[in-house]
Amino acid sequence: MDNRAIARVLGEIADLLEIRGDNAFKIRAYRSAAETIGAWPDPVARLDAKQIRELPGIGKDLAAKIRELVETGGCAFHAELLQQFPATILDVLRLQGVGPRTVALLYSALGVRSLPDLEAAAREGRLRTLKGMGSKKEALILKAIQEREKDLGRHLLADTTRVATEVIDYLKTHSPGVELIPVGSVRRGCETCGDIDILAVGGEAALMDVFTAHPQVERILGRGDTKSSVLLDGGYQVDLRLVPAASRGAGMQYFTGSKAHNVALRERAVQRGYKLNEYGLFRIGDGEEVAGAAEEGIYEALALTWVPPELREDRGEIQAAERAGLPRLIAEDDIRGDLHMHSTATDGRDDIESMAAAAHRAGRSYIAITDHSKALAMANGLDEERALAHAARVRALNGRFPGFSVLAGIECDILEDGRLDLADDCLAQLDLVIASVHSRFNQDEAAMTDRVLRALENPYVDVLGHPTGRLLLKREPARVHLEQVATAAARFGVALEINCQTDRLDLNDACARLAHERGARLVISTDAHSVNALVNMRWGVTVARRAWLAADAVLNTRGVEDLRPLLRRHRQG
DNA sequence: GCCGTTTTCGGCCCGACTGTTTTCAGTCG
Repeated sequence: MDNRAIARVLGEIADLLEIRGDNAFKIRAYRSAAETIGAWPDPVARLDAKQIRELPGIGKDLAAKIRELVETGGCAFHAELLQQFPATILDVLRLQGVGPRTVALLYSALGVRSLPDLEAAAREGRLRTLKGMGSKKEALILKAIQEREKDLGRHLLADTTRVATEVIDYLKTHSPGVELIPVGSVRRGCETCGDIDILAVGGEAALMDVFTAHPQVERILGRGDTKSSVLLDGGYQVDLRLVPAASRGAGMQYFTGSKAHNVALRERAVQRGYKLNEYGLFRIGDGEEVAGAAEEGIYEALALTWVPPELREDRGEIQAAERAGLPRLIAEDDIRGDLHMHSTATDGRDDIESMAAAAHRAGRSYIAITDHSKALAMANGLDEERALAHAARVRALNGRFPGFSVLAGIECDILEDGRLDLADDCLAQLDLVIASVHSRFNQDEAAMTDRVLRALENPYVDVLGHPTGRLLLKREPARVHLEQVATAAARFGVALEINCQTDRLDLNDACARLAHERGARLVISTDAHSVNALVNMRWGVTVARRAWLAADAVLNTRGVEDLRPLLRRHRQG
């Protein structure tokens, strides 16, 4: 049983206890243990009970349950809770705006056991008969169900990439010698993916037996000699396709997509007297193969430079490739520093020294510690006095690691009216200020845009953090007029953030590209709340690549001495 | 549930918003 599976069971116990109305702190203990284990870098299954107890927030009882999970694959307490409530009720709990009290009420009063039950009850107007519910709440729940359906089956890029890697590793173990390549939306780096496409080059049809026998297969959707599809635990659909070695490049090109890019490319092939499919590029007439073994050869034969997968969306990349005008895209190696992270001073899990040491080990040459400001009370946000005392401790880390600098910053809340949460004379004494919206996401576009623009006017704001506030598969972006914001940011010299949290990726690719075109500078920041989250830099870089950005469009590709004069607070005039 | 102790119980981040009420419960972050 891997860490993620253990974490899922502990999380479900927490959810079920919450529906049952159990002690809130007990629930928190389960949830915190789930988070700890879900993020733990080494397999907890290898630890004995005593070692498990040394993990933070895990004591005698939880350690015993974890051992039970590892040894038996199940947990009696979890099973007992599932006797009281059906597992499908957890889907209801995960709806936006529906919490444990509502779930308990729906279950006891209306016998709602699943999402379909709830939808039927809402459509029949039965919800409004319950205490504390009215027609608005009923409509809200129906909307939440619809929004959920829209996202059903989609997963975050970080999750699909992990599953794709796991499946590929499994196939390699059982069929060494076959080349396996992730293609489709995973290869293009799309922020969410509906399925996982894997290309097997030069394998035998027997590989499909190995594939469909994967231990986590929940259902086989299709089984053929060159194409099979399965549904894995957790709702991941995986497609495996076989092509002969001679068609390696054509297969990669065809299955990477996107559909729109491929349509445009095939049209171009036809115009030039060729036919393009997953087996190769062929001359119309004599059918002779012109290219197919390598992707580069196909693009070259069509008089194009090779197009990086992240750009294959038919958003102008073919025209640019025709004139050899594609940008040299930023890569993770270009990143020198990380300008957004939290510590135990507010809602981070690791202290400032651990964060600095880990970033140094990861090869960064500088970081900024940017804890929350006081408006975020639930995160123990800093007031002016604490912010400055914290800054002094942060700065004291300079000199501790060779060739490594630590900036003292803050992630300051943008209040409802656009004022900042901390006084100017405090912000002036810091090295870097990120301004972010964390509340009142539902303002209309005029109010939200004015709010952000007003914040940008503050002379001490260097970066606008997660500019739209969206949460992938969960919360729509705030209604902010991004073009106006980008234009103002360019004028004031404020950088816009590409936030690397796997469920944020905010700005997204299209917005980051627009911001760059409007002259705004960008930063790519992890917003790490723990040492483990520092690796998320790669996802932000993927977004930047999909936004057509070269390294020089991103401030934190510069060394710290070159960065400082580019921060808004140090700009002349 | 965990944790830490002035060692075995008592504390464990809480404010804002929404929809429902007419003083509050539930949800979210």
